Amino acid sequence: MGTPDARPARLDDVARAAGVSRATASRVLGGYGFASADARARVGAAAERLGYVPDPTARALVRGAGVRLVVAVVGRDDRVFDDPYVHRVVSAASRVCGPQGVGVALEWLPLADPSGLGRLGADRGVCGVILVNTTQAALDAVPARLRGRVVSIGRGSPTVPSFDVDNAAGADAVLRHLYATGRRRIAMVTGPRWLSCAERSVTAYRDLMGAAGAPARLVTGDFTAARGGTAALAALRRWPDVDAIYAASDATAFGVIAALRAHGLRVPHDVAVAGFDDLPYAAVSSPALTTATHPVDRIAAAAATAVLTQARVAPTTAFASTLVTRESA
Amino acid sequence: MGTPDARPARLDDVARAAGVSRATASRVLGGYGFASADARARVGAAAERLGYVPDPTARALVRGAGVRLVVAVVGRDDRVFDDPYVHRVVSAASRVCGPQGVGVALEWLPLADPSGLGRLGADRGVCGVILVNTTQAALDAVPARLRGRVVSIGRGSPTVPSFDVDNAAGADAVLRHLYATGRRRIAMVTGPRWLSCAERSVTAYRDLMGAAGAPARLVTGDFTAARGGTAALAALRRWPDVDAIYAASDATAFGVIAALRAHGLRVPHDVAVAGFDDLPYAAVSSPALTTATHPVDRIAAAAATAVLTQARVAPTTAFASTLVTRESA
DNA sequence: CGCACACCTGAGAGCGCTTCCACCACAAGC
DNA sequence: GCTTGTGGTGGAAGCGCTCTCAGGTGTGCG
Repeated sequence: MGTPDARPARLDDVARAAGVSRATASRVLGGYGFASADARARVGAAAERLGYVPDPTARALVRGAGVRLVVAVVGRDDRVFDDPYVHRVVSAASRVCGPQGVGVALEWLPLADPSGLGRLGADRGVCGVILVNTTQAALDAVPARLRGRVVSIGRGSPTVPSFDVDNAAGADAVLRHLYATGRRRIAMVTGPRWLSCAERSVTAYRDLMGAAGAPARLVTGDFTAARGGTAALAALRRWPDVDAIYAASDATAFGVIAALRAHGLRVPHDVAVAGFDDLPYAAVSSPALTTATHPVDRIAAAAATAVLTQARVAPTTAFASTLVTRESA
Repeated sequence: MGTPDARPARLDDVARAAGVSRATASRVLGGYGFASADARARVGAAAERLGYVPDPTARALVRGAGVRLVVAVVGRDDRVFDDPYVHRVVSAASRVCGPQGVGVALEWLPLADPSGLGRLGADRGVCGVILVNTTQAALDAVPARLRGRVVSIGRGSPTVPSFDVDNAAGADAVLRHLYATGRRRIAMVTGPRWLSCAERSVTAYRDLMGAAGAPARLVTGDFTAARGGTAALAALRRWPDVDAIYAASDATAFGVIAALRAHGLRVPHDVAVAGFDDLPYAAVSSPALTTATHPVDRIAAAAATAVLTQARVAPTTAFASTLVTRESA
């Protein structure tokens, strides 16, 4: 701060100032092996005084660790970079990686050919991967070197632990709410059909509609607002009497609402709309969106921690989703 | 992909396969110094065949470069991590950093004490910093080692080049539109008053109101939706006859619209609302938001490129802002 | 023919750190 | 006495790369 700080302190400087060898200083600072109380105190004081910060690059090099955590998102095009859901994953990951001196990189894996993961395997800068919206093909493309350093938010595999929200329960809660408020002709705008998490919501929807003796009114979406709008219009054309639309993501729901309004329909008076994700905007949109929580922040933090600590984690970790009732349904 | 890939190829492997020394291989791959056409071809082929990816860690170590670009956001609390504006900066930076093997880290600099930048100066892992929403105090805290590796999106300084949107022009365009559509009692919800970019919008607002002989109706906001809501209510209380509210950010505008609706007012019928930023949601919100563009993506990409290439850049680069007319005003 | 000057190459010295290994002092046990 | 430990320490070998430096081979020119 005030100090000119011409050259940042190195381990040598600390060791010399403390009157010990580099090896001892490294042991003290790294917290492994033996060290006398005296040495510990002297090294600690010297490091403090010199404002020593270990060089994460050198440390990573010798440890063969890598210094970059990749958030790899499978999708049709690189607009995945703009997905608010992905943003939340990235910022949560940054929160846990920052203090460890690990940077985060955002990578797009084309849906048609997710083999880019193989390339990441050759990049020694990569210390781990968090897969988002992954497919079986992407899971299969995980290179050997990265085994145990890849986790998935969503679908998992025997070698890739999964951290996921309980889609079925969330969808169920939303649909029951719709039903409880008198809606009977409920259509659903799904997520991309290649996503297992999207399919789980669909299954929950089918089950509930089936139990109520109602037909399934399904339109395929892709989690984006734009597609949500066209899907809503398609639904209206096929089933003019729908009184509720369940969107598989909040972004989709926003598109649905905009389309409904453009069509002269009032939300929730004529058609109720509910989403899934509980994005920050859901609370301030007009009307405020009824949705189910998706604790991506906690999920991503857990995923990043698992990768960084290399701790053994359960093959599947589920996070609860709860209903948030607002104005739109 | 298919190959077992037990051990990623090193430079040694490439050199040996090509029948040259490590030095020559490095020169060819690095593209500096002399190399015969023959050597170039052999090394290139060997690297290709072995799937060689240089270790960014080792490269950074020897170059003393660092392998992490920090997006440092000044703010009151660490909710800056959730700011959609910051997200756009991060993803745009990731886009240019990824291919260079550089990771992105998100850092929060407390408004009250932005000296954390000093600590970053000691961290040799950091190859550069993009400051967001910065203050003079933060600018002053830039450590010597980072000089020339720090750029700012917003306010700059003699040692920190600035990449910024033309706030004044954007604000002016929005306000003129409001005026042109018959609004005369226009209130403004500002950004945080400590931000120079926020102040520039305020100046543009004052100028235009002054020229029209209208009083300035200012309420302080902080770019968040929540604060936008309370600010709108405060404005309504002080000037019950306002017929338009100009919000200094889209997020603020969303809060304003929600509050207005809760208050029984119709947008834009009773009160027109316009924002600034043109977030993705602005197009799908209800009503769709009239706003001015803020090309953060291009700005952040330019900033990241400047840091990475270490090219000399102009002290100030301005990006144009244009009006986007939708439903809310 | 000799000398300068190109172009090209490989040996090797690190970048800053971790960690293996040898070593030392001392205490306890046969 | 000698061994066997046990807590503590420093020397030194690398991690994979870049880049300087000392050559080596050719070409042009006096």
